[in-house]
Amino acid sequence: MSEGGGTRLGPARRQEAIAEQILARGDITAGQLAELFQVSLMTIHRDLNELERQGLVRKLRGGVTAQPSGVFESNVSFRERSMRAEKEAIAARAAELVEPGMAVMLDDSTTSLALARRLEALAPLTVVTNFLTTIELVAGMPGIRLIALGGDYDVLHNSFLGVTCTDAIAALQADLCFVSPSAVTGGHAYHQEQHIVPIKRAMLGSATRSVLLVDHTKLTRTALYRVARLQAFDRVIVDAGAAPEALQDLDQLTRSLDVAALLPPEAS
Amino acid sequence: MSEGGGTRLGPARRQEAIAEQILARGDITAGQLAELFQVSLMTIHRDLNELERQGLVRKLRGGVTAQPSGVFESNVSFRERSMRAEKEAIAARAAELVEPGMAVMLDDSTTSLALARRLEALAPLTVVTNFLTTIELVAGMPGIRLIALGGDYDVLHNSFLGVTCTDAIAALQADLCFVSPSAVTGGHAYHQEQHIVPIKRAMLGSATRSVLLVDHTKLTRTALYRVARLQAFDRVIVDAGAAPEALQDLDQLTRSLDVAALLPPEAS
DNA sequence: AGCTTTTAACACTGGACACCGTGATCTATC
DNA sequence: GATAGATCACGGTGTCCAGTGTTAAAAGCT
Repeated sequence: MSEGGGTRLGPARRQEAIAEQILARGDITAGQLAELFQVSLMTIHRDLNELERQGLVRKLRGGVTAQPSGVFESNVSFRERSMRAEKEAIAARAAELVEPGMAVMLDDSTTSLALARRLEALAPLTVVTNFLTTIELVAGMPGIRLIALGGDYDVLHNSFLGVTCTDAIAALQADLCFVSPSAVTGGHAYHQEQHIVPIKRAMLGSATRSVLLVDHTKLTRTALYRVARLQAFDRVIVDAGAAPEALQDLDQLTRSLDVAALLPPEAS
Repeated sequence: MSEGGGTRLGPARRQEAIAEQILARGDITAGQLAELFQVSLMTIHRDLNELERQGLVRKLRGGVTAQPSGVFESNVSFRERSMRAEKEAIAARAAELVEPGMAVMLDDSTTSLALARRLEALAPLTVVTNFLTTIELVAGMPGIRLIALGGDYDVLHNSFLGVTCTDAIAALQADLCFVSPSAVTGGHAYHQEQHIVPIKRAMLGSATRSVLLVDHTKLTRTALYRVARLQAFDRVIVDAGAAPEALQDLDQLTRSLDVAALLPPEAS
């Protein structure tokens, strides 16, 4: 991947490319990067500060080095950007299950957020969620009744957790809930963080029908804590990027599998 | 208040002015408003849609009418602009009661919001509230643990209400709660909206000590629903703008009255 | 000290987005 | 069905801010 003389990138893409360079070469100097991307030294330094803040690289006088492996792959914000098309595809398919008048429950995942953006068109609707980002979004939607799930605020996820939250969920009953795990393996859904698990389980238990939203990269990953069996969900939606054999395996283990085709690339 | 030929306002201020007009006249047509504010019909319609979304007015073919009384006063953006100095004075005094380590509960009043702004300096703290504005504010404060009270979202107050909320409150116990009514008369605190009352009562019941925050304009007003006796609060804080005889009366009826002097005007 | 690398401060700019108007189309009401 | 009112769709315009560069000061290294 040669960058020299290429078109000028936005900051996000450039930082991604910088990270790749560092990952590939091990280390590099700020001056070399400035030359490579045709931007000023100052801009490179700002990019590196951002990457360091995200925990991806280490800055030291005279250059930067890569962090020990694995950190890059697990980084959230990068994954979020690259899986956008998949999430939109899944969200579009999920939206088809929602009918006006329903009460739907959404967890604190970015996939659910993508779904939330599409709900305004399906009003009247009741939306229940513990995700502050979704709450702020839906609060501005006319025709949508919003029930927020309170609880202990978690900065990392920007959502509300804990007993207060599970209690609130238990006191409700939604028609449909959408949950997204961080990994799916061997007939089970997993999540890497312990305190998220009870929330998703409670949602599962407080909805008449439940849907699991999974992008295909999660099929090849693992996470520590088991959330539930796939059979516990009435439906599983996965995007079409998954390997055929993975889809076959998945189909065996789910009550109803739904493969969402990628949407035509947006005009954006 | 004459608007004709005045300077062109931003959309927020114009909408506020439109709301005032409607409140004052009872009803009016879109065409009249367009003439009054020197903007196109389309813009007026957009403004009215927004006001309707906020629940302030009702649109019907041929014009708009005001909602039943009291609603306008409840509107957040309206409340926020009034009595700024008084609220700051009260909030400053209230902040003196908060000590690091405490769990404090705040209701969905702009006075409580003013208090919330001062809490970052008192970290570590636990803040409990059902007010979305406060939630968003406190979520960004390092060192403050935030517990959000969920419930049915209310556009008018930008807060969460209903059984879900009162249940959540009942399951907690704070050291200190701050509540602000919309009127205080004859030894009782009142609020003009029925569905707010159970929330404030629940907060009162779930805190070891409770404080009522009142700006002096509320002493001369009345509202329909009784919240609680003033004796039920451990302390009442009022700003110094009240009439001396009103303060004397109040002193008779409260366990502990606190008169907050107005602060020197801020540089902002 | 003398050099290089990094940070700080300030001004500029281009693109995004909010805001508004115009004309066409849709929809209630009589 | 006629008409006034409301909405839709599109394009223009101004504002705001993220992103960037430049210059100067600060901080490390040898």
